[in-house]
Amino acid sequence: MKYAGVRLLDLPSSADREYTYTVPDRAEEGMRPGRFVTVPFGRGDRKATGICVSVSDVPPATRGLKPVSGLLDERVSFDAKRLAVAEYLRSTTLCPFGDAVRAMIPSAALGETNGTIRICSLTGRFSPDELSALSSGGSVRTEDGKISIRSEGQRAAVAKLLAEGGKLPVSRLLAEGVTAENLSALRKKGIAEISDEASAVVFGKRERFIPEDDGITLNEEQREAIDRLSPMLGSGRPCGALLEGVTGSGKTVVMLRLIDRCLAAGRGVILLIPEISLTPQTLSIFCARYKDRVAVLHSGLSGKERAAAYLRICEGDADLVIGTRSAVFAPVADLGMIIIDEEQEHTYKSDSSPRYHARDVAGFRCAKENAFMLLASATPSLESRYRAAEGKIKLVRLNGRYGNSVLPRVTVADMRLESTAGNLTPIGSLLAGKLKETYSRGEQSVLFLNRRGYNNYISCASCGEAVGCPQCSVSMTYHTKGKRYDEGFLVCHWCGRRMRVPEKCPSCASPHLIRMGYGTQRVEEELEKLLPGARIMRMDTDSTRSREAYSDMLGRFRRREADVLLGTQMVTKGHDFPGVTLVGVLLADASLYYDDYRAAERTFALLTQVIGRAGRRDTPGEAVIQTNNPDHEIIRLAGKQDYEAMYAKEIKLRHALVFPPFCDIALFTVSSEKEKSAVEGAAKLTEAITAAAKEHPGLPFRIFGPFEAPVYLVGGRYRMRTVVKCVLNRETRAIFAGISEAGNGLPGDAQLSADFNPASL
DNA sequence: AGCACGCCGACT
DNA sequence: GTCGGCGTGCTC
Repeated sequence: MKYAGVRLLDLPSSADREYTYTVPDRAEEGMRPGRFVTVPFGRGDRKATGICVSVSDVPPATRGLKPVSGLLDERVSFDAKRLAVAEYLRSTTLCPFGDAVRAMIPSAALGETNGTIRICSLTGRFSPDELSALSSGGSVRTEDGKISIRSEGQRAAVAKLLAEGGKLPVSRLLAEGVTAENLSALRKKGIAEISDEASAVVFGKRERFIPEDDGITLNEEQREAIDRLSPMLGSGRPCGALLEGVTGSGKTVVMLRLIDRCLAAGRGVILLIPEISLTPQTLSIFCARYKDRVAVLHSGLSGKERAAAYLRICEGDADLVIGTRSAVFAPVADLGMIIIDEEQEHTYKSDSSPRYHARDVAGFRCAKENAFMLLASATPSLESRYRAAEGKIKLVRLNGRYGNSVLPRVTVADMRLESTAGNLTPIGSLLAGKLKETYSRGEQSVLFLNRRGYNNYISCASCGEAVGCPQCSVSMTYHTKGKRYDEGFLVCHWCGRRMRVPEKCPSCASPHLIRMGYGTQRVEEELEKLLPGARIMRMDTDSTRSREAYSDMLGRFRRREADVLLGTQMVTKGHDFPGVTLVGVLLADASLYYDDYRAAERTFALLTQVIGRAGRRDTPGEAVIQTNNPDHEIIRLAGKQDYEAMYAKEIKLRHALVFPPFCDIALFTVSSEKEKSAVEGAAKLTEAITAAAKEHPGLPFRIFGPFEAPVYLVGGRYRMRTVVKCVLNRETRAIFAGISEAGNGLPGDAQLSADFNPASL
């Protein structure tokens, strides 16, 4: 008789250990570490999915073992390296083993979701209140008129979806008497969406890649970069490099050549990009060159599509994987290189369990597989740039702009001179003038404002309080509906809650509520006044709900179907708009005063990126940075696009104040619906950490807190934090693991979560 | 996390 | 007298 050690996929850390099962004869041949299995678990012997981690002939001491009930698709089994990655994730993020495995494989690839089950879900376009009104015969006003539901089947579907948290398998709705016609009607009205069937996948045989001439002539700098990087690629040893180069310096070409070489040598490549929807152009370049050997992995795929792409990689049919964060786990067989583009982007850090950073995972995988890790960016993270300075990874720079284009001419506009008391002007006179000129010349402009909505918040003239979200401790933002400025509503950007503007101040009952500040909606209105007749395109999460809407807008702007593109962060990412000669930044200092040690670095990166949008070809571009703080050095340096000076200044500061990369940060959060439990739990936790620090006087620990999280209340839960500056290694992680385990005994319903080197503080 | 067992209140 | 609330404790 054989025995299998199994880790289950859906267990909380309190039950997360290896369970031993007997292996029935029919399963003996297929059982090996890395094989996915189904097993009976718990009193009710409910069916659970797990992964075998060990096989043995020796009967364990435990009696009453249950038998493994089934083996899952052999093609998706983990090899030893992938099991090691799962263990790496578990031990470095303190997540349950099963969470680590789940992050590495699409659940549809385990055959867990029946291929015929499609999911119907609410779109989020309407608030729960509006939806329940609709389902009980009422009507709701939208941008394009009034909508209501007459059919009983449609109403039943909305009511069921509401009751079940917004998502249901289509089959359940059909079983309840809702017809397919009902659902497609709801889709048309924008109330529900139905996940799509996957397109068929044809498996082919992979042949060695023979690079074709793409007709691109490299400049000397690019040739030299490739000459310095390629030896690392073929070295057969783990190694890494940082490719630093401003927008338009030709990083993509260098990447293409390195990918050519890696594929030609018969080894696979993973290319990580920050957010797939943000770079449709980049994507098309790669798909055109590498065609059907490319697998694209991103959040917009349906379960089936994701599983199909995953299987193509498992079977070696695709050997170039392009994708967002989780693509770092792609099962590429002989991995030769992982490229992380825009490596400083915080989207590479996962914000739910397991809280890993794709860059760290890439480092681990490259070390295991003797592969080459290439980090690329115009504005590298201080951490990576410091590693290069220390010589741990190689630094390669591209300085020149591609072709003949030059950096834009940058002017910093002092907004303090523009705004008379209380009367904020979103667009100052200098920028207004340049916008008019640009428009009259028939050229395009991009405006960046990192704030959506119409007015920033609603404030009471009597007591000064801003109207806040009842579930979260932040003020709510005023959004308009269509073109009706006075018919807006309040939105919480943290939990999504929508509500009508109250008649009276919630805290003092005064009726004098004033709209303050401005966001993209308000600026859109200003622009219409400033440039009568101009075609203005607003791009933010409110106007680009779907992926299609997003790439559609980008395409239209590129084709010059609009004169001004106004938007949030999304307008700053690497799109090439040849017609743009003017870039404006409103509120450049807005992100400078977050109480996060990375605020300066982030602001610099953001400004540099957006300035880079202007004048990429032979037309010289121009940028206007509006700020209330024109003397701030970060803004000055961003204007000069001087990354190295910013790095030198910031790294000195980090060193002096002891911040990463000179230490690691462990962030512990205790949350509870009851304020008392959160506060007491956090105190208890902090005590435990303090005691552990005393027990290990040799390890550097600096403990801060507990204090309230910057947004104390989110979704009805109070959140207390403790921050520990330390050096993360096997020993300190083990200490934290012990504390987390003890953290299961926190008072009431308090929950403890740990985040190592969080994306923001 | 599920799921069963268990020990107290409002219904046919 | 039963149905059912969710507290507590375990899962090979």
